[in-house]
Amino acid sequence: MMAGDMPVAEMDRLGAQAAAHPEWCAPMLAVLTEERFSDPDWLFERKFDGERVLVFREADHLRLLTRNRKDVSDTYPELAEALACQPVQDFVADGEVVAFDGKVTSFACLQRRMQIKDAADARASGIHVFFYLFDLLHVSGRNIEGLPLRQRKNLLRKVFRFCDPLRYTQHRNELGKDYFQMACEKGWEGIIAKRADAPYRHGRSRDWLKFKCAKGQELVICGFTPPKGERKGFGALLLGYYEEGILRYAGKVGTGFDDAFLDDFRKRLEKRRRDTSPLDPAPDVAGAIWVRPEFVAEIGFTEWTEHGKLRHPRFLGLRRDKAAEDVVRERPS
DNA sequence: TTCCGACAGTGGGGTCGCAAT
DNA sequence: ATTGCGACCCCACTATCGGAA
Repeated sequence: MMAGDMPVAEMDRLGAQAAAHPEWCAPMLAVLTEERFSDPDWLFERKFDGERVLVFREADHLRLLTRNRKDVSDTYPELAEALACQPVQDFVADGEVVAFDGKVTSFACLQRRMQIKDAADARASGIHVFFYLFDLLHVSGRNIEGLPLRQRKNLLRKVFRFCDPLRYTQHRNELGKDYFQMACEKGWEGIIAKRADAPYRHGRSRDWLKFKCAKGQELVICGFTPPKGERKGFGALLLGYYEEGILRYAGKVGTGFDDAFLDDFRKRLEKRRRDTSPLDPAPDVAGAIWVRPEFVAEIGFTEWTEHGKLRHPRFLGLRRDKAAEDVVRERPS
């Protein structure tokens, strides 16, 4: 995915800097971390569960681009329109497009909108989206990426007229721990900690950190898929939980293992092979190999999907202190 | 020396569109 | 007509390497 995907004329219209450095529009990305801190040198923003979008405007030419530089101007025509009638004629800004389900941003809602490529279809979809802007990279012909984040956010707030569907991303100073706790209580995905005096850096940087609200539970290992390519041991573990004595499918987990565990645990699984699925109903998983449901795994994830599977699952470890029969789906009260 | 950023590779759920069956 | 697959979104994680700290 290089500049070659985009016509030269298109690149030119995105500005001289884009033409000179095709990667320059890669968004700044946060690093996931386990520490939670309060610090006067940092500010803290809500973490949105949506689609990352950068907007480039030069007079009449306006483009909305995703993280992978896909043009989504026709997917979000109402956002393009709102940005096109801003008094400031020339800017590059960064933000997140979100859809709401009640008070919480819903990626599932947004997904139905995200795929639409025709502006008229998008407007008719009935799925309302908002664009939470949180950074300003260029304004009026000036590259301001080197300015401290606080100054960029100040300029962003002053230069734009914010009214729906455009929203300024508020932040809280210093009190990261408090804000994080509040975020989790409200059911948000987490918060982003940003070093307040840091410049905008393209790509991943520790000047931005993700504090994600922990979600996890034990699940029963019911089988596995074979490894692909250079992968050792197994591909993914097939997980389940008990519901009134019946083992229900909860999806797969395929990350969080190192090579030694992949090799070693495959051997232990082999000793427990059985021909039929312990899950009821048996999920349709290509190449699945079933085992007696004896192992319990601790799994971290972001949420249960509408289809009853884990979203963003990762393996955290085996649990020896919990009987498989005691594993049930934990539901928020 | 240690740490960090960048890359490649493997894995997840979900949606859509198109090609193969 | 159905199925499978890749291309997109959202991700987590491991392994490796080279250069910065």
